[in-house]
Amino acid sequence: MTPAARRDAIVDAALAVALRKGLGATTVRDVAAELHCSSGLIHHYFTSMDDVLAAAFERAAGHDLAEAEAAVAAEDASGDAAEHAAEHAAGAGTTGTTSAHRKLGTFFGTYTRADSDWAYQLWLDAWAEAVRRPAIGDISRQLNAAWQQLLVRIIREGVVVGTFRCADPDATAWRLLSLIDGLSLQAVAHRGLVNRATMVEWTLAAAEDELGIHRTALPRR
Amino acid sequence: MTPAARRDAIVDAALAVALRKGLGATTVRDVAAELHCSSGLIHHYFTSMDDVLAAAFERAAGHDLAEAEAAVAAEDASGDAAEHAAEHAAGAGTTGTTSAHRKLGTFFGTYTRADSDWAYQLWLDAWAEAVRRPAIGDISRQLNAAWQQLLVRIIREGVVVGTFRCADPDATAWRLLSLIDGLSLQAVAHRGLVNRATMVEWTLAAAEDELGIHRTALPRR
DNA sequence: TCCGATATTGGACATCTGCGCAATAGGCCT
DNA sequence: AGGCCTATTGCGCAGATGTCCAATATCGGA
Repeated sequence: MTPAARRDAIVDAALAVALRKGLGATTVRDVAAELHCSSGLIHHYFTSMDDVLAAAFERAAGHDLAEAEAAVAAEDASGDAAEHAAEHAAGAGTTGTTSAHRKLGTFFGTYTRADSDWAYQLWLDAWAEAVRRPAIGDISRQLNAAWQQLLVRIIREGVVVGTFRCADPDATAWRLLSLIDGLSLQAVAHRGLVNRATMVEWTLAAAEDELGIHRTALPRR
Repeated sequence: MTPAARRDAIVDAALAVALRKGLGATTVRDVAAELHCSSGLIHHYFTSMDDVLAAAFERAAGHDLAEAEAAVAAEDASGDAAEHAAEHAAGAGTTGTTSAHRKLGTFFGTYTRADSDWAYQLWLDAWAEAVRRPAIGDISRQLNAAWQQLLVRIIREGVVVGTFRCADPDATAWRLLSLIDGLSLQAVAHRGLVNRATMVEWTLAAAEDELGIHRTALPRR
């Protein structure tokens, strides 16, 4: 097994354990057992356990982000030329489902995918540790900003095409993401205080209000 | 030293350590050292370490909640009878600043008081630890629900008087609190990504939209 | 003054943690 | 085949953690 592949395998194993037990509760021996290897091997590729955990968190969160970016980009390919023409012709005030609508729906679909409870727990751990562990804090900050920028791009596109109305996409993006984060937080930390389905519905409604489109304009699944 | 005082002293010491090292990283020996006593003494007053941490978190967060409830209740006393009569006479659609407006302003004022960074950091720790430590999870859930209920009461009062328009106060309260939590999270965990002043402004604006009152209707400080 | 209750001590215990090290295995180049 | 580099092993060490317990200190009331 090549060194690079081995490193990847270790990070994969660490991630698998972290998703099951939480980032802070993942130990060297856990990862070794998951990989069916000795604990010494992990230290042969990583100088410290913190490095392993940071890499695992980065992979998990980075993977979700890349997935979301790919899914949103895929909407461009799926939209046929005729529809694009229609969007431009209709101009501002159009009420039909456009590429921007679908992109936004896709975005929220992947962002609120935290049904796999521990995936969001990973973020909770990261946020709590951000101040005390610079390595985690940097990754967390960077990824959070990237998610926000992705949302900003979608909003801007909708505004340019004329289907969205939004004075400050940057601010709107922060508000929407914060709303989701706050709601998810309740759903994950206090199981059952807030229903997950209504959580998604509230988010979509908030987005529709922020972007000046009518309620139920965004695609529900 | 009387048993009650000792318990208090232990909780105080635990809180002091937790603010410095984080709730999850606070150990029995840390607390004992802070108190200049033996580790056994802590277990003489608390059955488990989780109970100590839960009590410490409850003291910090519970204090803020009680303060908010008192501040909101104080608005009733400060409001003179003449104003109350005016509110009733004006009925629905009134645009003046009423008791409900001021209560809401007070509520947000105390809830977003998290400038004292550590207070909110404690919440982050609690949310992250909620799943692993049942005692902390229970307290956190209970306090969060209490904050939400306080906000619900304020909204309901405003609706009854006719100054607020809100179809579902329970849902509105969850949305507003989640927005604040999500924004505060960014402010505390990723220092500087979101400005705190604009954060408060966004929250007030969201509340005004949710309650069907015009922008800048709520008191700014 | 003595006694009993209890506050308080200090350390033992079992378990877990990250980490390092000497020994082994395995494969690639000469 | 031989030799060498390195991946891999398995164990041991030192420290930390929660919990418990027997021994001691302290103090109030009879």
